[in-house]
Amino acid sequence: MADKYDVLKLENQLCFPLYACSKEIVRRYKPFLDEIDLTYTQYITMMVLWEHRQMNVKELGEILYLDSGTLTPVLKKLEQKGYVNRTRTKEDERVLLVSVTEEGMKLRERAVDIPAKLGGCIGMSPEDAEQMYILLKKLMACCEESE
Amino acid sequence: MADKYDVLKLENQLCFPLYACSKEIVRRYKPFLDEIDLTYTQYITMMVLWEHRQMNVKELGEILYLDSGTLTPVLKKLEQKGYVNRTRTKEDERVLLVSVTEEGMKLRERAVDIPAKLGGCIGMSPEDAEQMYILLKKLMACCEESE
DNA sequence: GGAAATTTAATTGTGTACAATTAAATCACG
DNA sequence: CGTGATTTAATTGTACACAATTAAATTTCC
Repeated sequence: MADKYDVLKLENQLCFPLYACSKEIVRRYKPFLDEIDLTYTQYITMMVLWEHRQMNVKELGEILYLDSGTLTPVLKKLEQKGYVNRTRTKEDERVLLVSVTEEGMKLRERAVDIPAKLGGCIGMSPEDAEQMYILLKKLMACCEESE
Repeated sequence: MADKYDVLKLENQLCFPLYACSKEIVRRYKPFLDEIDLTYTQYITMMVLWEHRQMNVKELGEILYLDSGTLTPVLKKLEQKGYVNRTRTKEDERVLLVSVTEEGMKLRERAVDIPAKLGGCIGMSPEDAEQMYILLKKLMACCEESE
């Protein structure tokens, strides 16, 4: 029954479940992120900034796998909400330094229970989650090394 | 060294590698999809249509996890390229039936080697890919059952 | 020291995603 | 039979995502 077009079936692809799953999880975040008025992209950006306090756009992009075309509007929005400051460095005027404000650090307090809330509503076993994490890292490494 | 904010680190999230990996894989498709002038979304839509020949927007959306807000412009674009026809059904004028054209089926021939090309440039072991697939299905099921 | 190359972020343009609303068609049910 | 509820796709509005280009600052290298 197999024919040469079987490889083009959605069910035989790894990429599609990955793509669908990613969107689905982000969708699950929405109700909780709505409570603190952040989008998912704004949220992961704040996660990096909460941890590092200060970072330039290039570094942020490398960590988040996003380019300035995506980050510039996100960062302007976060600045507008009062969570970050955007300033050029003295040493190199090209570099834009993004730093968390007082207000931004307060937001962290309201975000700290989101991961648990999400864990509660997704409910994958810790073993499976661990396995998945390892495989995703592996796949990501595969992708990057063949660059 | 652990503090209560550790849960908010990017590295402790499952969702972020999922999100980043998904985007990275789609990015890897781009050069090959460019050759047949399809975007990734257009490609997965065509995959469903190649297999089923004909399908309405609602069914397509259920398979692809996309709503009409996303599908309508994608399908109009595919129609414009000559790969699909869009017609209302006689029995129920609300339902839009999307069917592949001759031209659309010809495109399948040009797409058939894309999965192999991608496999070549990503190079995850079949065992890992299989394991990943199982876990993604599981995670997707978790998401949906807690709906 | 200065022109060419490089780096950095912003801008532009196209294409998703998705929530919310709209509008038309169909269905349900009193 | 007819009206209110439901279903279906399209539309509207907001927010990514990313390739390609631009512009300014810095570095390289002669």
